[in-house]
Amino acid sequence: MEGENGYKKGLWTVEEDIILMEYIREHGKGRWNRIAKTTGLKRCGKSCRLRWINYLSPSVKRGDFSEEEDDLIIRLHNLLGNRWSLIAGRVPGRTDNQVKNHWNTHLSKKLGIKKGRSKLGASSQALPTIKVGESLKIPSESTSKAPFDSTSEPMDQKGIEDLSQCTVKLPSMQETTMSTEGNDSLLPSTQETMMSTEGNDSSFWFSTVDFPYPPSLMELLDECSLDFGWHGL
DNA sequence: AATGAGGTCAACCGCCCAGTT
DNA sequence: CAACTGGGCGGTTGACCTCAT
Repeated sequence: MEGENGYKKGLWTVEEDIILMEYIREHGKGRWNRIAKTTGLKRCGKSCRLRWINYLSPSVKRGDFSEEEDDLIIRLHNLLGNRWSLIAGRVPGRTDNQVKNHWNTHLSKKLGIKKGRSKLGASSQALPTIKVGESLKIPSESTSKAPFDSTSEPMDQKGIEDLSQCTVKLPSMQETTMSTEGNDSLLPSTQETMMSTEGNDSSFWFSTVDFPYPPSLMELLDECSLDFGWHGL
């Protein structure tokens, strides 16, 4: 069960979860590699981080994916390809791992998509034709390089930044202008907002309240009239 | 009841990147 | 500038579960 480096592998026990949660409650997130040293937990930093992000974090929503979430994921996957972290960042309460698993086990089947290795995922053959003020322009040199390739101009990020400038009127909500901070978190995700309270003892154990479903995302995709290729849909 | 197949999903792995020293 | 460290990502694995036989 223990690796060469003395770290344990495999499923986490309740005791390990408690140790990890106690550590995070006291010290906050980050410095994952210190957890093993300070708590004696026989888990590597990466494992701790993953366990927290994918399972223990109060912001993680459990249970089945709703139709709305499915639809959102399908749309985002069409736009972003297998950029699970980006997709998950826009599906409140869901982690990249959850989204990835759900796609691989349910949605790809549902859509009849064969598993591929491309980061473009389902949209690899026909890139989305974006009509948002020519925002999402595919680099001309991208013929041999995937346009989403991290080594090239992050076209998706640029595109999303442009997308994020869309001002959408939301039903029963105030007019919302999406903007970015210019960092990796392109849109302010609910998850991040919620996580921002972590480390504060008084608000640490907030419940996994129902997320105000972000109609902004669905509406955004609709409003911006993205001409997705719905392969086989 | 036993068991084999297939599905699900938590966790791991390897790679990459950014920040720090 | 190189080396090191922390953290993030996507792909893959394998333990566990369910169901049909």
